[in-house]
Amino acid sequence: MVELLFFAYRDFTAEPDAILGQIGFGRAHHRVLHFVNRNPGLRVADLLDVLKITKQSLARVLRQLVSEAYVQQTAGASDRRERRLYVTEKGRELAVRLLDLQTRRLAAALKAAGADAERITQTFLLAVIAETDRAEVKRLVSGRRSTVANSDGDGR
Amino acid sequence: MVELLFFAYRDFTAEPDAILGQIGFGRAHHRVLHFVNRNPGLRVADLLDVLKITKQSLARVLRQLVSEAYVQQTAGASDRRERRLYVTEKGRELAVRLLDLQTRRLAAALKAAGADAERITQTFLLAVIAETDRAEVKRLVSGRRSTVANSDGDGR
DNA sequence: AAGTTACGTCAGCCATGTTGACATATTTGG
DNA sequence: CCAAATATGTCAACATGGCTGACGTAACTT
Repeated sequence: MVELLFFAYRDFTAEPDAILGQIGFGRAHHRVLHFVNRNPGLRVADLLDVLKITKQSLARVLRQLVSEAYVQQTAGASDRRERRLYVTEKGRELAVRLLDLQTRRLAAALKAAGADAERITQTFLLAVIAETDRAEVKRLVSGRRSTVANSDGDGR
Repeated sequence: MVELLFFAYRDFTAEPDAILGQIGFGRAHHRVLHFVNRNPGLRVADLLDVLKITKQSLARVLRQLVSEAYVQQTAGASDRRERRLYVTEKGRELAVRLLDLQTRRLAAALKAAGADAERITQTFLLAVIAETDRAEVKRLVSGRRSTVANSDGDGR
């Protein structure tokens, strides 16, 4: 089981990695693009929370994503220190393309695993996640939510 | 689902990573130690196959594992060019300790996901793995097998 | 004896993580 | 209103673990 998870994760990321490589990006760019795409108006601090990396690491990839026009920043409406992040059309296209590959793979695997596979696998994966993060993840995943999703709210 | 897999994998590796960090090792060492522990007598070439990294990358971590006496090498019985790899007692202890953390986490998650969760999750994960690798993975996981497991056979 | 195989190694590059220190703009609280 | 806290950016330096290319040696095979 331990090994299965290792191999599964490796192959789960392989196709996107290959595409990203062609345009000079890596997995780190993918993660940022993905979460910004899924949660428009995300702030830098939110992203740091989600990815659990340092702002210096994030800055490096974010700078590239912005300078190559995959991601766009605008100052927060109610707090102008914030940089709310949004994907551009170009960014959305890439995000969707990569997400599609992964979604298809997972969908096929769920199909192979039978009728209740989706519910069961979801429960399983959520239970693998550290307890302290589960609430946050639930919000992030199912909600497209509050703290972050509404571009004009004050968040926090 | 895509996100769940990301977070699950991150947390799945977090505890081992923390322990490894304390002794100056990283995830790469873990992977090598793990597969050698599970498949005693593994050859370097087998490991390259499984991990899909270059021999230079492998050499770096393997050298450390050997020099710090976690892994031991002996020339192959029927082909003395081969280096058959085995964990030492020290290596086994570390491998077991790390494996235990991960196994417990997965076991708890399976329990949370219900009765058939194990079978279903296994099927799911296997289906996520690239078709071309599935046979290899199956051998590796369930077998503790032929090509590799018997320390005196000629393999291949 | 020649070629192939299994493995090791040197050298250097790249991506992505880290820490620590400091700058700047903006908001907030006393 | 000013001082402190906050959100973000940035410079510098470093570690890990991938990569390529080139070359060496021992052992097996033909």
